Amino acid sequence: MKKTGEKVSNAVIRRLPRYYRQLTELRLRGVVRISSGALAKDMGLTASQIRQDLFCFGGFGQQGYGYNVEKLREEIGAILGINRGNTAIILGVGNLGHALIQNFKFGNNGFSVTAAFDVDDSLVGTKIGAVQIYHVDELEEYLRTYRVDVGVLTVPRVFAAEMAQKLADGGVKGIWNFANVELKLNAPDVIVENVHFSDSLLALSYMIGEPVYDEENK
Amino acid sequence: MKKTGEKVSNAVIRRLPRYYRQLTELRLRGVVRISSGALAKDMGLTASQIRQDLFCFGGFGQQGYGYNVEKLREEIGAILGINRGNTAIILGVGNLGHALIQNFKFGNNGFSVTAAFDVDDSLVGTKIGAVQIYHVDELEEYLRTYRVDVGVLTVPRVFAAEMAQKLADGGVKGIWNFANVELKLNAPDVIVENVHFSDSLLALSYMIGEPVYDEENK
DNA sequence: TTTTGATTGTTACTTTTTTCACAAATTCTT
DNA sequence: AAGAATTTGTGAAAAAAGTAACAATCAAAA
Repeated sequence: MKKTGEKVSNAVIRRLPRYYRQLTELRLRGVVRISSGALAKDMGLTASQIRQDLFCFGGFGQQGYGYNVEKLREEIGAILGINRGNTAIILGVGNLGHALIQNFKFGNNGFSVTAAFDVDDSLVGTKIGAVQIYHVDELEEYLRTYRVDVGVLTVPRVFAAEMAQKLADGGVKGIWNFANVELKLNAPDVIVENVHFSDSLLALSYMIGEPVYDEENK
Repeated sequence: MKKTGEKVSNAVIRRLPRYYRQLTELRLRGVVRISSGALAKDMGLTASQIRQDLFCFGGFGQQGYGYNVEKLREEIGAILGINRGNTAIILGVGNLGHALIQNFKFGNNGFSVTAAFDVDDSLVGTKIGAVQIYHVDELEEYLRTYRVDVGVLTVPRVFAAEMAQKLADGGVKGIWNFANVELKLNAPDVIVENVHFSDSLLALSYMIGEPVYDEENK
């Protein structure tokens, strides 16, 4: 449908990380090559869709052979920006912020966490792993000094809008928003990616209430 | 396009929780009525889309007036299953499981958490808030004894598949999956709702890498 | 009470997304 | 080495989702 240059649809973008994840899994299992059909079966998609998706970025496969797992994984990783050396900072070292710093593998996704911020004086000055915790008052100065690609918003919802605007003003490219708030930023080119637990659980609530719900339809 | 009985598309289902959230917000601000146009503007959608979405479930508005915020919120809440008295149990009381029990407002989404399970003997027998922690060995017995609608999967990825199958065998209707694994269950009518942090962050990574990315297109 | 203005419910249309189909290319088998 | 079996890349068709348009209806104003 389209080659390089044309805009890639959101639906495709959302599938790319899944491909990457599946290919990582396959590589781990020592699988060297895979066909669109086999991959489709693994992931509950159609072969056609996978080929069409990959076609957006050019041909990575070989007719009669399929796709080389390692190579395709590399390609998709590059498309996703894994090798771009992205940096992230955490805003709000509460339960969730703490859990993310400690357990989430930012590195696997091409990000390094360079700092965290909170208002709690008992946290400020301490470290979680290698991540230094600063006071939120130091945020603006930090953003002037270092390049930060993504701000991770794990503050209570009342502070979300204010913090988000500070991140945007400070020049971040994206905000990973865990605060259950619809952010309306005054910054058109900052991308907001929402992780709304509530929305997810409510969607599940709806689906388990339906007498028959085709689970492939997701 | 369709009335009661016909299947509601996934796209619509994903918007319902957002409507519910926005209406809750509006109610909090004391707004009594709202038009599809105003709601659309608030949410970055089109009025047409909102009316079309609501039309799936029947007419909740009034011509020349708009929608009553309180009533529409109630209706959507009911559609989502907020009043169904859903129960959930937590599998895995690590950092994330702990954070969810302690901070996530299950009640606001119509769920009550009735138990948590872990393998760590230092946790078993203790409580987080009102939630009792049991040993995972007791899971099957628990599922035989109590009705559990949703299992929340916050175990390490290696245990995810096994635990998910136990939940499914135990008769849960849905699994809220935080383990970064594609679950392939042997249970066609169990709904799996994935919360893949990695996928979300990688999608953001892609989008901040694109020179121009229309952020409305989400 | 009548008129004007606003806004929904609903059908029709447009755009986007997914699926289908098949030639071209490659591997595998004999 | 030749033929059979795969499997991709890619354009076209089908399906789904989103947008537009407008008659019907109600509220508010005159």
